Amino acid sequence: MTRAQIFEFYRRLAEADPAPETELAWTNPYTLLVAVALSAQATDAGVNKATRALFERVDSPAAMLALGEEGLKAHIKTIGLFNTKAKNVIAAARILVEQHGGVVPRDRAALEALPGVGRKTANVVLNIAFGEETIAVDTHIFRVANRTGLAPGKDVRAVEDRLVRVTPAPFRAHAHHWLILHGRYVCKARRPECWRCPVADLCRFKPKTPAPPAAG
DNA sequence: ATCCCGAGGG
DNA sequence: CCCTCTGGAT
Repeated sequence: MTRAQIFEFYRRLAEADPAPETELAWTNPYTLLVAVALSAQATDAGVNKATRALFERVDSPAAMLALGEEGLKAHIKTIGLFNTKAKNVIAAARILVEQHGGVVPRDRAALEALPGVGRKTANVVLNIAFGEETIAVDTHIFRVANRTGLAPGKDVRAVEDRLVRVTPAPFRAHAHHWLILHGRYVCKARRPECWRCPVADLCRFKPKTPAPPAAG
């Protein structure tokens, strides 16, 4: 591909909706925040299924308070950690109504002060809902960055900063999505499949069982 | 049977 | 640092 074609390729990817069923979550800062906060230890399909009906009725902190904790639990029973998540989402809705006029604040400290919202969720909301130049370092990115030596260290802030510095614009977001997928499907937490890793020769991580299974 | 995963608490 | 929460994946 020519350079112009590569730009066009990524431009189209950026404009495409990767998950039509979560359209509301992507365009509404509040439902986006809730969807991301619910996503830990749950499959994407599970969160999509559980939140589709929820977000048809509940698309604001005030509506979430009206639904109530038991009502919310009924929607998210099928995803992991629903008890803790329901409690946190209701408590966060109360703070949003009482302290932020019922809207999601464009402010890192205010976001991270919400129950159930940590650095990763705050970074996703700041980037997707508000266009801030943040990246969300999830466990996949963190693991790949550490194993390879691309961005070693246990300090998430330092890993974020280094990844931003070593990844060239304008495809920074694409590169980080690639890290997530690579960590999920190749550089896995359990049984990493180094034999089919495209950057194994550049990587310092040498697990004890780097060979493929005997039969497929 | 054990690990995953993000946030929070001890 | 350690641990807990949970359904799903392995």
